[in-house]
Parts: sequence; structure tokens; C-alpha cells
Amino acid sequence: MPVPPGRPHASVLHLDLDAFFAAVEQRDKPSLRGRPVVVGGVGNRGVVATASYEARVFGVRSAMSTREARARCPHAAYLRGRFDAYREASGIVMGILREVSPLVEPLSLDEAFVDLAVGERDLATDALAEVAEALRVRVADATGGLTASVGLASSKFVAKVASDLDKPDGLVVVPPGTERELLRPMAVTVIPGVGPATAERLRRAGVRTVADLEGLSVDELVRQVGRAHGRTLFDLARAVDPRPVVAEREAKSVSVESTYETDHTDLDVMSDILTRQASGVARRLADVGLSGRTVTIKVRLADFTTLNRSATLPAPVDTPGPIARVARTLLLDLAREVDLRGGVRLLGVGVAGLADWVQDDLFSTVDEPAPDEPTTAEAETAETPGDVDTGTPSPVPEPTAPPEWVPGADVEHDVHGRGWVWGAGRGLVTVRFETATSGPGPVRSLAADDPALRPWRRPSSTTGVDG
DNA sequence: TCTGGGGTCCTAGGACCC
DNA sequence: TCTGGGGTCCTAGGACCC
Repeated sequence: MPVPPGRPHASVLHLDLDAFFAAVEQRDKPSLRGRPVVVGGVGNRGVVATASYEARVFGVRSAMSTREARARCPHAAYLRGRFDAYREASGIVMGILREVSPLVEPLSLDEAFVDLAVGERDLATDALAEVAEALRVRVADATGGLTASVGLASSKFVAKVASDLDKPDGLVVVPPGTERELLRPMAVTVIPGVGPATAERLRRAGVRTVADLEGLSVDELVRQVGRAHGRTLFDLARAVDPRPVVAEREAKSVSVESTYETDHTDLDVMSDILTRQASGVARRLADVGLSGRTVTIKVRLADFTTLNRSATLPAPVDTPGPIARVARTLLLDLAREVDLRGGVRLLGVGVAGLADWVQDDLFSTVDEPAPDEPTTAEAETAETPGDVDTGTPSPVPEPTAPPEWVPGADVEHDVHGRGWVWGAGRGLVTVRFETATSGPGPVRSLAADDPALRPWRRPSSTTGVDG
């Protein structure tokens, strides 16, 4: 009757580098060794990202405000963080993990799952424990002494719980079949997904431990915490966790946000900030070679209320101009709806709906000169005001753009020959460029956003088109 | 002078289509 | 004429994680 909790061997490994950011600082600066070190925001509104174990003695914890950390441990070294150094150390560790198994799923710079059930490996618990211990030694050797805590179990959930049981520098193996007795006495908060809100709901239902949680039916749990969450909780309470280790998970969004030392009240200043952040987002999109259709802004008010506004475009964006333009419009819309004069402490810009988009066939049939060979004929037609792109096989829709859109103005970007702008009339306007090369140029015709004109599609898994 | 920055996933409601 | 359900896409907010 009981569902088998997982695979029959303890072949899921979870590795967690101990106090990672602080440990890298202590490794690189001998004067910090043995001393409390706190890495995180150092300003008035900063929070702690990582506290060294010496600082934890004083009660300094991750996510605590730096102000409180300073009160508890004034003699600690407070550091901003050197993410390039962390990335490098992380890369070394992930590389070692991938030598042990191709199935490595990084969760962050300092954490990863590894599936050891690949190839010809001996899956006896003792043999797997030897692999894990050898791994820990290699990590320390290769990184100049960074220590890792490792858990080995029959599922992701239990492996992660295990890695936390003997920190720092520990190895905990949970033999298959013993998972439930390990979990039962633990607080429900060991379960991933049970944060403060869920824990409080469960507490009101009389649930404090995993054993208590086992007493609730699926229906009861779904009623308490929702459909998806309830079912997962029901399973995890029984150590049922079939989630596979997945290497190569693609990013779904990219964002840049910042909290300011003092609250902003000037819309123009906020607009400028969003413009700069949009450039940062575009740069990172370019780094990963992706673009996305949904632009989001995030605005946190002085009272910590957080507002998001988003707009989904007819085609993906990946360059600063359009992202900034949409972001600024969303801000102005928001300012009309919500009083921002009380102060804004955080602003952010993001792009979601990411994919390596390819140009659709619909538009690849459009007569388009090669970027490097503009012809005189085209230069002449470009002189004709109001001239419409003549290469389209179907009639070009009548321009229905709001009258304030003047051809030739207001366009700072196109995507591979075509673009769009956000109209003051609250509509997306598809714009065609008369210029032969891609890039900014005068607009000769405007067509209102028309579903039939969607020029981009997600690459289907079967086409294998590259960009 | 409480409360970062980067994300993921879920829910709920409305629009729209069949 | 009345009543409708399912599916998808989009938006806003919230919980959660490291």
C-alpha cells in the first residue's frame, strides 16, 4: 500500500558549499581567516547574503538586514561581494561534479544536485558514499580549501535535507528505506516550499512536524494551501519525490533591479533609471542569446508594497531601446493609477517569455534587400513619402496608427529589419523600415498591430532553425 | 532610516476562440 | 434564444528559494 518513496538506491547527491561567499573571501584574504565575515549589501538598506561561521556565532544570518548584523557583530568585516570570484570558484566545482556524472543540476552558485545513477556505477550505499567523500576531497583541493556539505539519498528532497544535517564540511547518507523515519520528527519547514505563510497555515491546522503532516488527507491539504502545493506536500510528507535531476535548464526571465538609499519621487529620474536598467537587461539577453516578448517593471513603494506592470509585445525584444521604451510607458501608466509621490524605494526591469526566436516564414517571404547591398532603386522609393513596402504578398493593412505617430520619428530600434513602437494611444504599432540595413532609420509606413502580422515564432523542436 | 537581487512557480480573473 | 464549457493567452500578485 505505501508508495515507494523513491529509487531503491541513495544515488541522488546534493552538494552545498559552506558559507560560500564568505569562504571565498577568507580564502583570498588571509587576514580574514578565523574572523567574522559578512558578505552582502553594505548600505543602509543592505541585507546579509552570507555570514561566515565565525559571524553566525553572534547570531548573524542570511537575509538579515546589515543594520541588525552590525548591531550583533560590529567587529565583523562587511564586504560587498566579488561575484566574478564566486563565479569562478563555482565553475571549478561544477566542473568537478560533471566529471562524476553528466547529470548535474546547479541550483545556484553554491549548490547542485548530481544524479549518480548513470553508467556502470556500483549503486550500493557504501560505494556511493565513497564517491561522495572523494568528491568532497576533490572540491577542497581544487578550490584552495573551500569545504562542501553533501547529502546522499534516494531523492532530491531527502538529499537536500541530508546535506544540511552535518554542516559545515559533512557527509550524510540516508540509506534507502529509512527516509520517512528521518523526516517524521522534523519541522514542516524542512520541506521545500513551506515558508512562513504555509507554515502558519499548517500550524493553525495543528501541523508542526512532518509526522503531523502525514495525518492530513490530500483534500485537506489542497484546501489549506492550494491544488499544486497541496499535492506536492502530501507526497513530500511521505518522502515521495520523483523529480529527476535535470541538467541544462533554460532561463525563463532576465531582470535587473535596485533598491535605492533614499526613496525616489521624481518621475523623470525614475524614467532614467529604468532606461539604464533596460540596457543592463539587454546586455544580459545578448550574453545568453535570447530575447523575450514580455517586458515587466517592478516598483516597490516606501511602505514596501510591490507593484508589477507588464506588457507582452507582438515580437520579441532584445535591445535597449524598445525595452526601455515599454518600461517607461508602463511607469507612466502606473503613475497615473497609483500615487508614487510617497516614494519609491526599488525599481526594476525584466524581460520574460524568453526563447531563441526565429523569424517566421510569413515575413521571410517579404522582399527584403540584403543588409549589405542597398540598391539605388530602393533609395529612390524611400524618397516617396507614404510609400508602402511592396514586397508583401498580401495587401499591407491600412495604417491605423494613432495620428501622433509620425513616420520617420520616434524609432530607435528594429529587430532584423522590422520593429514596433509603443503608441501613445495605448497600442503597439508595427513599424516597417524602409532602410536597407537593420538598425534605426526613418519609417515609411506604419501599420497598427495586427495579429496577422506576427513576425516571429518560437522555434519548434523539429525545425532546428538557428538564428 | 526594518526588510537585496536574482530567479521560479502558482493562482485567479478576464478576454477571446471554438 | 439561451446557456456553456474548455483551452489559451495575458496580467497582477504572492509565496518561496538561494
